[in-house]
Amino acid sequence: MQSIRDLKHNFSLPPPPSMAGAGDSYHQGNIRMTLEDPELWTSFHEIGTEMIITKPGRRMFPHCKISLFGLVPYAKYILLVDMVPEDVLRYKWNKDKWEVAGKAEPQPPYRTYLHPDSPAPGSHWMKQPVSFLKLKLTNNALDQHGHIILHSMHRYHPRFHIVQADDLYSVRWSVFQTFTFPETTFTAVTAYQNKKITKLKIDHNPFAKGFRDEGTNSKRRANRSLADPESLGTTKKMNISKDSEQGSPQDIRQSSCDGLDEEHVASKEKEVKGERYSPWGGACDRDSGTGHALRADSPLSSDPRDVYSSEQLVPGQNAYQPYRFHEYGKTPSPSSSSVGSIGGCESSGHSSFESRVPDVATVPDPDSSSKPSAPEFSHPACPPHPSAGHQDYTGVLNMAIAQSKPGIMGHHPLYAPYCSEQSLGQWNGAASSQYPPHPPPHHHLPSEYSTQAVHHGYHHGNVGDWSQYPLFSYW
DNA sequence: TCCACTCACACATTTGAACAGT
DNA sequence: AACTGTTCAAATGTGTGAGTGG
Repeated sequence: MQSIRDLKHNFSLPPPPSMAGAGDSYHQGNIRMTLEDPELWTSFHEIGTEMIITKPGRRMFPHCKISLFGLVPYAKYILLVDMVPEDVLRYKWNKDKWEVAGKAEPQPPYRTYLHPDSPAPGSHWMKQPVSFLKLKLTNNALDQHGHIILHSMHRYHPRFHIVQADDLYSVRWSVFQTFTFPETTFTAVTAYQNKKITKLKIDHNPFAKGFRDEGTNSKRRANRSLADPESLGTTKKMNISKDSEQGSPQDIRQSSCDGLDEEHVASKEKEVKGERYSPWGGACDRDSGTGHALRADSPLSSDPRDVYSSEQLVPGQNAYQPYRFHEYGKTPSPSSSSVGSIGGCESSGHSSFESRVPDVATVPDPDSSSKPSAPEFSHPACPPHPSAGHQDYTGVLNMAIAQSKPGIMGHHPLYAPYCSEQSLGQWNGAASSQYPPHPPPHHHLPSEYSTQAVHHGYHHGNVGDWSQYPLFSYW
């Protein structure tokens, strides 16, 4: 791992600030992001990270945890994460290695996870590492908990988006920056394939501690065989119910503190590539209390990871077309702070983007009865591949705010999350020219990765390469 | 037959309510 | 009444491997 200082040599930062005022595009360009626990991620990556996805949703391990630098302390930012297909392939585990099993399945409903602290001032994000502990992955396309939906046996990598915006509705008119970390690439699986990964997880994940002691499992098996089928069914229902409730009060408490650790200062920076496409997709329901997931639908045909690099002014008003979000129009005008503060951004005028109606939906939030519910709104997403502008991309950004901060969602109507947006066109948020289809994960030995990194233009390190991307640049 | 997937399980950890003390 | 600290039950998250179904 490289130290921050070391990285400065091969990491080109934007021109130094010229004492520009808060919120100007200049500051945007100074944002830096580093991945926490890089060693852990790397150790997984070298083996071929696998992330379990289950119907009720499963947390990631290692967790997504990042540190931010260069934010305007008093400007508000929103932090989001989404999962981008690594390629257009489906894999299978065969004889201790991953092999291509065919073409990828159509993209599931696209969702983005909104950090529960959002929006928060830059000082808040910078004072400690930001953890996405509550982010959950699911393979249930009908999931109503706002978890990020993925296909099993497919490869993904998380993208982190930092958006300067006073509230969730200003996001559309804000410039955002996207960061990805090569070592966070993983294969979504419903059951672990690589035993090395299993071992690593058990060794590092506190919740898996119970499995460190060999021999305990046989006992469970025996017990299970005695289980009454009926009672089993009942239990399951309970579990599902629980899952839907998880998250709340504690989530709030934890959200701000997740990731706060002393190693923060010493965290190594890792280079990442800045991606050049808009992440926006769908709406999200809240994540069991802590997170807010954005869900978007993406064009099936879009190729993951197409990029464009210019900072753009986010277009605006049409995004507010009332569709199902009846009162959405009552929200503050798009001309609010965000837009103005990000002046200087020029629209790169990419393909026309059919604006989707914002959808707001609420995911039942059992534990936050007194809190603002979790609205889920959707809005146009950017096509993964700008250069493929001939295509009309439509997308939905469904954002569910579980325990949104006061003032964020308080005045918005809520309704059930999964409705028609499911059928809306989706974009997979990652079209890609930047990354050609990868060989199976396990072929990603460090050396190969380096090659790839060079080839695709991002450095292998711990510092997020920066780039500025407008939200919904294709409108 | 293969294999992706589901499910309930036991255990460790985390959370939050209840209570006592100041 | 308000705050702080402690205790403990409940909730949560975890990988396992048998079972299921395509």
